[in-house]
Amino acid sequence: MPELPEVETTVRALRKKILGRKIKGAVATAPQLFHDKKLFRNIGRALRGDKFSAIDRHGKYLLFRLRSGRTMIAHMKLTGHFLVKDKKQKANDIHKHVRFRTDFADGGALLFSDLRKFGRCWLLAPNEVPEFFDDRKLGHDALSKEVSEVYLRAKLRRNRAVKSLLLDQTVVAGIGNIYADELLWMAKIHPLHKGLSLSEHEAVEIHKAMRDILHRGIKAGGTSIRDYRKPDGSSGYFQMLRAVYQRAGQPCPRCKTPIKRIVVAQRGTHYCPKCQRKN
DNA sequence: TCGTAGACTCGGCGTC
DNA sequence: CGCGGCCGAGTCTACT
Repeated sequence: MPELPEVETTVRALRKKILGRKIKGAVATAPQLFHDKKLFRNIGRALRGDKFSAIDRHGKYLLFRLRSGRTMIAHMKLTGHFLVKDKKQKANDIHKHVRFRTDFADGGALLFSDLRKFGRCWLLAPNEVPEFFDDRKLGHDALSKEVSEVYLRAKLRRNRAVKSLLLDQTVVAGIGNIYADELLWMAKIHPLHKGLSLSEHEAVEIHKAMRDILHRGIKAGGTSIRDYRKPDGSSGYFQMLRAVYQRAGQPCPRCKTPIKRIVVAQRGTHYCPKCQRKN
């Protein structure tokens, strides 16, 4: 289910568990996981003998740095998640939708489970990484220091619904449907408010709410509605803190007005019609 | 009025 | 039917 907090939670857990372990082999079972069909068949040979030396994140992308200098980039899309299995467990014991596994020489493994098979992986040479993100025009990470109040306001100055802008990964990278709704509720901004007509004060509120809600999501270990799990199999608990997402008809935590559901940018959108006034 | 960029809409992608 | 993500194709519209 990954948005920025779930990806960050995953990255932090994986750093503790898989860095420095020697890779014995790898197998992919969903051809669409790798765009490159040759790589799909040869991923075992490609990774054998290598080690993960660092794990980074940009928006919703994970970057697995390899000692060989290459980078394996992964995107979990809607239902993907990484799990680390120890040598005693069988893969099927911890998940039945494993599409890709990297086996370590010590008997453990890194598993990528993805019910809907929307996830994607790329294995890139060092010089290919910058162009990978340039091609996608990916914006700065939502929590990076580059995304200041002034910068965010400038990026939101367009004639589009602010929610649609927040979901646009070229504006700022990492925000998805849950955290967009939650941060707009926190900032008291209507999801259909045009970016162009945001006041300076409103832009500052959005910036503050964005950082606050993403940090809270990380602190909670992510949101575990449906099938998102942390790499140890446990659940995050941000769903306990949700104010509006998928709470249509339930009372707004601030004013008790029933939460409304509309569709913005083809995505279910939840807001308080009293707290979040339209322009 | 024309051309263009940007915005919007829809369908698709596997699965439960 | 819905869904946390995102892409491509096609269409519309607003501006210069």
